[in-house]
Amino acid sequence: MPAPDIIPLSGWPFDLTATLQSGQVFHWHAHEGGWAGLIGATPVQLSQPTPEGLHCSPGTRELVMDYLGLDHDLSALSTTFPAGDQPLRRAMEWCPGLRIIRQPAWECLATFITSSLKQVPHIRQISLTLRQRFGEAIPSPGLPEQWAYPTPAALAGAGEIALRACGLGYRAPFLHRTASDITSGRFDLAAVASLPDDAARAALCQLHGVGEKIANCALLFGWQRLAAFPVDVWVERVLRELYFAGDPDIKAAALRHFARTHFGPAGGYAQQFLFHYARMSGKLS
DNA sequence: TTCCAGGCCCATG
DNA sequence: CATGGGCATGGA
Repeated sequence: MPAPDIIPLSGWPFDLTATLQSGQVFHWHAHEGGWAGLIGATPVQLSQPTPEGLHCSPGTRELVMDYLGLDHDLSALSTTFPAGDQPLRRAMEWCPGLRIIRQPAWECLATFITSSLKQVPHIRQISLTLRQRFGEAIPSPGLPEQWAYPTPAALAGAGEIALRACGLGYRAPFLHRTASDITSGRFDLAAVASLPDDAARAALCQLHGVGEKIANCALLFGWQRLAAFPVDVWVERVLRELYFAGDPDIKAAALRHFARTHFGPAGGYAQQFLFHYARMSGKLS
């Protein structure tokens, strides 16, 4: 195997494993002490032998740095967080090395459509099955075979029944209708990039199977809208416990309003720190 | 067996 | 506009 490219890290910490395991992407697998996966259709191996050094496949340096959000200036972004927010400070200190990954928009949107009311391991399984059955095989020398995420046309052509057979359950018609609407031109996915956050969210919510939460995940991870703040069951739990412990009857709508207005222009990052802390730290009840 | 999972749709009030 | 039931599937 050729020598990897090396990406030196300095300043704010970066944690490759935490970032790939923080519920943003679902197709990376452990391989020889590091990780193997695809960035779009490019096979990549990643490892972080020391906190200061990230290794990637030869020739993928720029691609990897962009994908992993290594240009995000966390020390600057964190200054936009609410002053005196102790729960957020605690979550950030527990795992400061998270980054918001720059995902291909369709892959991200489609994956989160399949995520509703599912646990992370099952989202991974659904993603893998969809890729194997309907995605382009990507030759990956020295690696087990990998498949790109299927295009909208491939999923539209597959049909709802075939999608249901991938374990999608009631989400099968959601994914199929969305893929069909994009393939037919009834929905212009590329146009979302030029819309302001609120208009982009409203547009995405027109899609079948896309509500506020999934739209926010797609905006944050697929369109780099760092203010988007997805509220799932974990984030709702952490907000209730760490911000509203004295108000056990606070309604979900009030929590979502708090999330939208409290965390500021980099709220998506705040959300990711809180989500990871809630799931992985074991410090919530 | 029951409960829960990175929710959404749709019918009611 | 807010609320609640139903929903496919699989793991704990």
